[in-house]
Amino acid sequence: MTPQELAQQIRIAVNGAISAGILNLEIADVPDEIVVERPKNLDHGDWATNIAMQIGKKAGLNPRAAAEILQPILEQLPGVEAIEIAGPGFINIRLSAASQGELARDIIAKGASFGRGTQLVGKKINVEFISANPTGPLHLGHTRWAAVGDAIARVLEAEGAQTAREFYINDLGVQMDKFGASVKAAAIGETIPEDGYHGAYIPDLAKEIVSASPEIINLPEPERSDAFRDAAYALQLADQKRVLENFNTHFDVWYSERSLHTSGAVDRAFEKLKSEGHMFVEDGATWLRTSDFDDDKDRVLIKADGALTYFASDTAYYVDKRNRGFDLCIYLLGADHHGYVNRLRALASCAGDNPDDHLQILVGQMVKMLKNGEEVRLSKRAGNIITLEDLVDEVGVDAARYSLIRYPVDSPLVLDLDLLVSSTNDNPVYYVQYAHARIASVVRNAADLGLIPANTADWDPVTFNPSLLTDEREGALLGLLADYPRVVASAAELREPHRIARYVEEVASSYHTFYAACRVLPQGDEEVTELNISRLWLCAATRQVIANGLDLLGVSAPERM
RNA sequence: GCCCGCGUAGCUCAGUGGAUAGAGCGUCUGCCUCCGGAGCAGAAGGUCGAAGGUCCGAUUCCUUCCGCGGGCACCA
Repeated sequence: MTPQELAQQIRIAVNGAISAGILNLEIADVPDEIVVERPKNLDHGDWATNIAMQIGKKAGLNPRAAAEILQPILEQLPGVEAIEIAGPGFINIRLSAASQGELARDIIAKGASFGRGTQLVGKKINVEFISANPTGPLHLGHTRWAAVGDAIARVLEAEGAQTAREFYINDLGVQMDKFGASVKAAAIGETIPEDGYHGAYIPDLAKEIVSASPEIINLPEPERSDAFRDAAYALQLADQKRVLENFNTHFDVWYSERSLHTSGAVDRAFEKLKSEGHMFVEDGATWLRTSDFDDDKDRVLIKADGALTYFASDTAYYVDKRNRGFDLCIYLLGADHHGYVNRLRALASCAGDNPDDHLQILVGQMVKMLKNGEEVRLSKRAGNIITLEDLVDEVGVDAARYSLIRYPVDSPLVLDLDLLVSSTNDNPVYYVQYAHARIASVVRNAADLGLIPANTADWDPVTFNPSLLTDEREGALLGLLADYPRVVASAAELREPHRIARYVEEVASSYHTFYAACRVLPQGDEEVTELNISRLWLCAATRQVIANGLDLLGVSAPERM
């Protein structure tokens, strides 16, 4: 029995008590969501609900009295072994081993789909992240968004959403020109401009461009500068794509800022804004009256000299996303861009949307890196950046992704490179993966001994007897597994994939505890019992949940390590 | 000055109003002739930055203050 099923049963019981006049309440007074949670202390029971405390006041009862009214009704529920009232009015529920253990069968039947939900079915969601300038390698900060953004999309998909992962390429403007000028300078042996890019990759790019097309050197200006800029851009973008694919982060859409201008998207957006009545001209410039909607000041779209601002691109881009049919546009921004939040929301309003419905901006804090106990200062200009690729080379894709997803993005993250690199065993990802590999090994051994087929799809349900799983550690593990769908749902709702990581660590821990205490396979020439087989079902169910959880993080679940 | 985020064990961090505030690392003590010891069991370690407020109940929500980080362009 899952907590959702239990909550449903409780609702029926409460409504029944109201209809029967035992509780002096209206059906409408029952909360929309009945909370059924794992108590922190499992001595309290398998599940707990605070429903009595929620309805007590409205029913004119103290919470304990309300709980006492519900107790005999809940005790009659199928699969419920005991109901206890505790503390201020908690109702603690203990399930029978058989009822609780049924879950293992359910998990194995559902396989990879166990834990998936439906709260976002029919929703089309655009998840935009990283969106780095194509003027250099992706660095540590980008890496956090790469891991987290992809995991958010995975979690949304697990709840039924149709998503697009999107990378907005800032391929227009002075940064691109500076980048091109830097590469050109390196190619023709001039000093790179002070305000240019000074990373070691610049001369490499120059060399690659010149050797691919030597005649570029002899082009007249300004064609030569443009040619260097565009060639360097193409190489750098290709490099970013390659690195991200290696990082297990696949973008569905690479959206060029330039294309907004050539495709007419800007014009369409301006039409829209004009029709909504928020554009105006002043001092020779064209403005958007974002201050109508909580922005500090109005923003320029077209400068007095006729050039479009970056904000004009932002505006066109948002309107274009909505035109492409996305119900919700999620932006992942670094803390250094949090000043954009109000103006993005305001522009959504100017475009006639309610930003609370169609726009969500997640602001993530910075990543710091410690090396030898000292903070590594990151500067792309100085060229001492830690790149996404460096990190992956050092610790591998799984450990890198996991370490970055494990923490909520709204808190600053300090990664100790020495710890991550030198003693990778301390990384929790190995703890979780180890549990998975360990279970895989047990199941392999069981199959080798002829206890059970190698593939769980071939397991005969008759061989599973959940009523034998009476050890407290078995109960603890089963209860935790039952909680998985709820964890996925809340990770999706809150856009917080780190919850999956934390949960999966708990599962691994609970499994190791079970494993140390409960012998799964028969020893020596002991006879094979129903208990051996039933525990194998529990093992396989645990393996499935760990694999499903790791998959939502884009981390592999190895059969062997 | 204004705006956003953060402040929890020595360190790095969980904990979207509930019961005795948790985990990893580090320190200390036990546990492999048997399914993977990359593991398990246990000990020590806390004024949840401070003060008010709301609530049956606050680490969590609100206000003020202190500390840290980031941001406030007709730049991109």
